[in-house]
Amino acid sequence: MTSERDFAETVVGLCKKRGFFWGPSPEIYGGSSGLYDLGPLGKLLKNRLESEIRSSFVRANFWEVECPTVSPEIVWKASGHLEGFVDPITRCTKCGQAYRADNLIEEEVPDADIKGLSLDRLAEKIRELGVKCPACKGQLGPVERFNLMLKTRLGLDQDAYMRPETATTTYLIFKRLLTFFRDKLPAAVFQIGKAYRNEISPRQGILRLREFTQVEAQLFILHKDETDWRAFDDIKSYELPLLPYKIQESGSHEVTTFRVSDALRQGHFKTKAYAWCVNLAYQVFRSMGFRPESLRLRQHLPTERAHYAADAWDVEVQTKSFGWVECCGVHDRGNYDLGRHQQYSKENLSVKDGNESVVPNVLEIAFGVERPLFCHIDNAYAEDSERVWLRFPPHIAPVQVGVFPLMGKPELVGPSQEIYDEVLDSGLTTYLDSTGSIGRRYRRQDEIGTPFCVTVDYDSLRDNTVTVRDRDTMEQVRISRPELVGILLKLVKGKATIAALKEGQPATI
RNA sequence: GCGCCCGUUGUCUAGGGGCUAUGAUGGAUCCCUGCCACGGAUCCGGCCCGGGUUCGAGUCCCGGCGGGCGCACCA
Repeated sequence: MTSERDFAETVVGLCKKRGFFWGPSPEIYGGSSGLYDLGPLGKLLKNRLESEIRSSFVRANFWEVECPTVSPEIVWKASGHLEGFVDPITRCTKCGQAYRADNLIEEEVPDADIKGLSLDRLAEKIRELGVKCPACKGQLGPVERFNLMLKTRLGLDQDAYMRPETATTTYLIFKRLLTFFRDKLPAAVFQIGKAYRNEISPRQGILRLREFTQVEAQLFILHKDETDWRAFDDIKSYELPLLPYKIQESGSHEVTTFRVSDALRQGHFKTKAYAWCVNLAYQVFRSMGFRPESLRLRQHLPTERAHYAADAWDVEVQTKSFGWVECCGVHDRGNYDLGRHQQYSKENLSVKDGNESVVPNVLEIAFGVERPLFCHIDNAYAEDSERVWLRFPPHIAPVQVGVFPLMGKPELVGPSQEIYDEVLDSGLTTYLDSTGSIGRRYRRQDEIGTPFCVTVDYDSLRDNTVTVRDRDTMEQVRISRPELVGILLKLVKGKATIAALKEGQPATI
């Protein structure tokens, strides 16, 4: 545990030092917890992750939309967030300790039936059952509501809230989407954008934020299509690392690799469409560059599920800082959301299913970007006796190529500048550095995870070649200038390796 | 929100009433340097914020903000 914490501190220290993230923000005013700034490298990394996420969903036939981050109060009344996205809090009148009223009652009187009680009824219940403050046995005060949404105002007098999830704002445009999809379901849409949660006590740095970037994909689907989902056939033989709730209940946390079709047959997933979504969530995380060994899919225990959810699986990433970190939820939201918005807006949000008019169901994949971002840095961290480096997969590394003259001599700096411009033009994120010793420059790039460094030396001037160095092995290979950009692009895409390029080349560089 | 501990250059850190706040690392400029933190010169940068005690406060006290751990919370 202590070593985990030390590790987290080391990683966070590196992140602050090198410009991945800073905070809590605003630092010069002392900071406000749960708010962080992304530095240049963190923003590059986040952009790379988002672009992988985006192309994964696009490949799965999802279409991207963007909605406002603030919506008027009525939306959140309809969605249930105003009522439901709250904690009923009560305080001890003597010692001031605050408690979740419902949890407290359940704890003290396990048989009490308090599901869905109003705040006043909860307070009544506390009196009735004689529940006292567990800390000092003092009298408990009235039950108050603590809403986790950030409130704001539109114009002079319209109450509004920052969205606590992007999903709801996607549902609000369902009619428009239906037209866009030519009145045919399934319709698959996703959104990447900011969401806000007024966490009571954010902890664990960038893992629990009050403002964060959410990715939420919605599959609008008819009930009959959930069990008969054609795309399932494309992925049925894929293997997934699963931790079903039944295994967890038996006290084990052992992951079993299942073929998707076997997991379905054995009842771990209820429908083909839901299984397909769980697989998609997993593949999105693979596309971000997480290794299979550090990923698992964990099913929620029935007791931890949200009340509306028929089933819930999470994608979790293993870290050295915080153990397994929940990064993504896959939810069957049924037709709760569309049904509520139909009711509150009086708009018809149903579709034709044969002769029937039905409100479609929604399957959702939801995650924040900052968690995978941190997990990636955590997973990438490596050190040995002589250096610290980040082993990012090349395609997500913030800076992809470093370009150096062997020494800061004009005859080497000039060509380096030309190469830098050329590599930059190819779309790769590139950094030119001609100061200090060559070793120091390599180490600087190692520490921010740059996978490849190009060095211009005196042989370069003679035979028009440069060396390319591999971050992880520190090995180098000599490449002819005309081939350089093409090879770098292949290296970054993982379609070539330094080791393979070295084969058949003379040992000297 | 509660309890315990903590807050010193960009990062890591010494110092717990007394002259100009310690060291490492880093960064900048220059010299050196024909491939992995070489060396030399010069320079840059810090006591979280606000009150109080004191002749004098990184240092002691109070409050705020922030962090760690535990509790609670994480729809």
